Parts: sequence; C-alpha cells; structure tokens
Amino acid sequence: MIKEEIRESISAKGLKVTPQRVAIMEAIITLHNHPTAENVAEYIKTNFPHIAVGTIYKVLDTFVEHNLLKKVKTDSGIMRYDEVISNHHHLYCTETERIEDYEDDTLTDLIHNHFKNKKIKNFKIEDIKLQITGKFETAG
Amino acid sequence: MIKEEIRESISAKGLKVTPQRVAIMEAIITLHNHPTAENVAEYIKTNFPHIAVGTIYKVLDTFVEHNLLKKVKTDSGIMRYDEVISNHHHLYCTETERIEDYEDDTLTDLIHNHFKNKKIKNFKIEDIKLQITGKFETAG
DNA sequence: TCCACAAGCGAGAATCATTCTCCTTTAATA
DNA sequence: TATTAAAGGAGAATGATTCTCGCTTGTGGA
Repeated sequence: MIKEEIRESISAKGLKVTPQRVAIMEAIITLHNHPTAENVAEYIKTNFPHIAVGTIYKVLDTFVEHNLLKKVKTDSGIMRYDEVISNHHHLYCTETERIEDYEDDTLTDLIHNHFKNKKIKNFKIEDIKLQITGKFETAG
Repeated sequence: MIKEEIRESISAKGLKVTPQRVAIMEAIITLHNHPTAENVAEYIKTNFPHIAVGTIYKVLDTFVEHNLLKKVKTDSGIMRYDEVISNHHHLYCTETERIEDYEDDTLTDLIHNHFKNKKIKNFKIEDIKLQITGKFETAG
C-alpha cells in the first residue's frame, strides 16, 4: 500500500491524517509479521525520534477501533497488531514467538457449514478463528 | 474432584503437596469459569489470609508446567486458568469478559480430518483450538 | 517419631506493557 | 489566516506478573 492509500484509508474513517498515523500504519504494513507496539516504536523512531510510546498505543487503538487493524493476543500477554485481512487464521509457534497468517477457504467454509446446521445454545456466533499451535520446520 | 484426589494428582507429578497448592487447585475447580489469578486469590483469602499473590502465580505456573492446568489468554491480556479437559474450544463473549468451554467432537474430527489430507507447508501441527467470538443470549 | 534439607512460602520490591494526565501542537475547515 | 476540536509529547501512574531472599514445611530416610 502506497502512502497516499494509507492517507485515504485513515481519512475515510473520519480521522485526522497525521504524519505519525501514516508512519505507524506504514510500519505495520512493512513489518507485517504481527509487530508489537514496541516493534512499531523502534521502526518509527528513525523518522520520529520524539514520538511518545503513549502516542503509538493511542494510534494503534484508534486504528483497531476503526477497523483498520486487528489486535492479536499472545500467550505471553503482549498484544500484537495485524492488518485487516479477510478471514484468516493464525499459526502460533510453540518454540518462538512467531505468528503467521494462515488462509484456508476450504477449511473456513467447512466450519461455517458445520455451524449452519448446528447452533450453539444461547450463543450468537460473530466470528470464528483457528489457533493452530505447532512448530515451524526449517527447510532442509 | 474431592480433596484427596487433588492431593494425589499433585503428588503424581512429583510435586510437594502443600495446603496452599491444594487450596489453589480446589479454587480453580470450584470457581471453574476460567478464573484469573486474582479471582483465585480472593477465593482463597478466606482460608489463607496470608497467602502471597506471588505464591498464587508461582503455584498456578507450576501447575501449568506440569499439565494440571491450562493458561487461557484474554483480549485484555489478563491470564486465566482452566482445568485440563480434553479437546475443547472456547466461546468468547464480545460484551462481557465471559469465556465458556465448548466441546464439539464432530467439529474437532472434521478439522482433524481436513488436516490429514492437507498439510501446512513447513509447519507441524500440535494443537488446534477454535476461538469462537460472539454474544451470549439471555434466555427469554 | 524425628532429622535434614530441598522445595515451597511470604512479604514486598521490581518489572514492564499499557494507560492516563495535562499541556502544547496541529490538521481541517471556513 | 483564524478557529478549534482532535492529536501528540513527556513522563507519571497503573496493574498484572515476576523476582529476591530469608523463613518455613513436606518428605523420605534413620
């Protein structure tokens, strides 16, 4: 996504387009592997040496509220941020802190079909995500 | 689970059976809706007014390490603890912080079968959990 | 039953991600 | 360009969790 697209996506939500916001969105897109607020801070500090961590958290939360980003929770309790992509699941590595996206429409459909026939009592499903834990294998 | 069973399950893992550990395990079982460390602390303080929070965290972590409990992460980043039950998924309420267990063997089988035929590249699956988010409906 | 001692506990300080406060700056719009 | 509500900066505050360290206790053997 080019800078102008970022500006537009922020503006489209009725939010002020500030250099900090653009830079933070750029950072998330560039880092793209579910960075933490700290990762974003580090990345951004080159161009914005004076940006406050509070600002980064505020901007990230604003983006999450306006559906420009998603928050992903990790086992250690540190939050990570993720571009909004349609229907994807997550692979969690048990050895490293790595998280990867996993798209599998067949599987998603399978699950959704299952719930077309079988309702959960007293519960209205809004979203279903798989947490697949395991190990990444180094090629070789 | 009766107190003696708790003592045995702790002992079976080669851990010392202390009144605090028994009480903490009892608390988790009695509270049973994925209590936080704080919930456990409150519950226990009646009988153990001097128990230290650090102790509770230590004991909970020890139990998790020895597979007597599971840790569940929440969106707010607070950890919750859960009895070890075979293959269950979680329902997360978007309005309250409530988490409920959801067992559905048909669904679990469906997913496992899917992955029998379709491997994920460079990833060895160890466990698959569904995170189903939505709203609990009040009966009426 | 009693001892020795490693494992466990208590108290409270330390850590660290995240949030809050308050004051200054800035983007948007007329 | 002036107005003003929204946004950012700095750093203190918060709060869950972890750590430290000296004291206590469960356990296994004598």
